[in-house]
Amino acid sequence: MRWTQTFIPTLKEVPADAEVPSHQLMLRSGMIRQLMAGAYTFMPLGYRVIRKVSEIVREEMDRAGGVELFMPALQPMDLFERTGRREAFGNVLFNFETKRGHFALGPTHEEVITDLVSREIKTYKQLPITLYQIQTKFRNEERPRFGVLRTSEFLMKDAYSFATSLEQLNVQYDAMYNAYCRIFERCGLAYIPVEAESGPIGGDASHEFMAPADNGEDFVVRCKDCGYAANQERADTGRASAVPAKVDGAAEPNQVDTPNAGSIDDVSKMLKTDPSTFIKTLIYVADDKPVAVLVRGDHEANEGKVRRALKATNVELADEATIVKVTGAPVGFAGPVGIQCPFIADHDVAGIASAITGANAKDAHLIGVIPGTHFELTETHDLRNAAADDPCPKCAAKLEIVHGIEIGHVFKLGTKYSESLDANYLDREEKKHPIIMGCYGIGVSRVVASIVETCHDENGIIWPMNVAPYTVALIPLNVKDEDTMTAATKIYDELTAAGVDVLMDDRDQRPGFKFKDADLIGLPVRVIIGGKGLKEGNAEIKLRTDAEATKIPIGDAVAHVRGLIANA
RNA sequence: CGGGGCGUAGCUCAGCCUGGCUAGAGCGCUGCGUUUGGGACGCAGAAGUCGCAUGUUCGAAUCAUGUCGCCCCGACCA
Repeated sequence: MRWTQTFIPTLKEVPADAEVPSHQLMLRSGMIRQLMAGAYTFMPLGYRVIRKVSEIVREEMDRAGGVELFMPALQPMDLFERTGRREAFGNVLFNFETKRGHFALGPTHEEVITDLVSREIKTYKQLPITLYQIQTKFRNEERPRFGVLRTSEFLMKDAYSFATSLEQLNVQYDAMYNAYCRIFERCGLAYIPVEAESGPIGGDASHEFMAPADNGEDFVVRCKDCGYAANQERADTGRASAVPAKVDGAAEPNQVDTPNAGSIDDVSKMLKTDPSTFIKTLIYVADDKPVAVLVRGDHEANEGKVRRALKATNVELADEATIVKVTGAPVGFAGPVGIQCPFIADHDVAGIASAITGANAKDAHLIGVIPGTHFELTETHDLRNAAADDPCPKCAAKLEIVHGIEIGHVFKLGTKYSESLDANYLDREEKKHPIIMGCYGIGVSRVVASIVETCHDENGIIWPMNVAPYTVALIPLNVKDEDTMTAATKIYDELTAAGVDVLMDDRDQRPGFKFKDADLIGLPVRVIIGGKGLKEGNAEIKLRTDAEATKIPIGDAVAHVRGLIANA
């Protein structure tokens, strides 16, 4: 492609609306333009990357036994009613009514594919099967952000597996998991597979693939020693239960006035103490019964862990009325001493020798509360989010926390959708069973943004070879010089004939201008033709990551470039 | 949906606090000429309902109220 024949509007200055690197660079390099919040046009350069990533995804899905199809984005609302996801999605689901009925724009396709399978799959002989598509998804994000990393409309590869047994499902799941690893590797994207909040089947039923990035919205907990990695929501800690001995003859706690200081922050400032000496008392409602959850003041309670510790099916933070009823005080002054409901405590609560807690009275806290002495403590649980330096649950080395962008998710669904949508098969004995499903997603547009987010320097993008919009930037220094253009065009034609994607910058601009743009759009190989080099009979060739170009005789330039590509 | 910020030329921004000439700069764009190894230079030019509405005022880009849009933090995110 010749630059003057395509449409790559680069920007010299950073647009004011863009904050994160991928957003800035994708705008500046002319890859994307915004239509409105959360909706972007992929410009020719950006769309080429989308296509390259999509093609890698297709190849690996096919290799893993997937079969591609294409489903409607326009879906009947009725399907979401039947699976109960109309309510689960809530406002995230774009939906609208017309004379013909009530429709949704697909946020994902479990409903549509399960409905399809319920009609077409009848016997165990048709299973197992894995179907996938690459399609636009619609989610009415409350707050789209970070350019193309989080949008209301985005491109996703979604795959669904159907099986007759957990063994079959596990084979399909592993095939997808391995395919995902290959996809991200081929895309040149660093990734961490992490254990994610598990689904209805439990165990290792869900993994997320995270691209480590400073601007990632997710937190990954990982162990550098043994490789354990999990989403912070999910991560266990290797801490042990510790029950403190009762202290005989301990002084009673002192009640102190803390007017209008209902948060740990306020109180710790007022009393000039560290939040780690506080016991945070959160009132939850677990299966309709109030229960207090105690964690150290500088820790965050984890709802999933609370649910599991209580063996409850549903856990949520209590409303204000419940809190007043249980503590006798407004929100912010709860404490374990004298509270009118059961409570459970995190392991680290036991380690506080003398704690500050709410006094269960308005504008008052207790100091000098000794766990196990001033309130009963016979067992402790893992109830909080893992934090840096916690012991690894597998090997006890220190955990670290890194930010990540979720780029893929594999999930053992079980029979949730097949049951609600009647997707069954008949076994050998003609007995009917719900089909066992898995689902597997990759955010294709988010993968593209993640690559930019992680592969750039101060001058621009640094494309990995396999996903670069073009592989070679061919720069004739002076398009008005006949010798230069003759030599450049020859190389352009030969590379193109060899199947190499070349972008020739044939704009009538000064060299410096073109070099800046070449760095910005970040093609992996740069070939410069003209000037002193051409007089010596050389082309100057360098990788985007090289500091200096190598002089190669013009006649060997094409072979040299092909060698660079082959060895990448 | 709560909190904060910003809307002035295609882009980046100044002017607004303290209302007053014909609304500015740099970059970009058009034409001509010179130039050609890291975002050139000269000359000439085009381009703005100052987001929108209402109000205050003799007079509003500037003050007030409302509204829309965008960005950031938080809540939310099968």
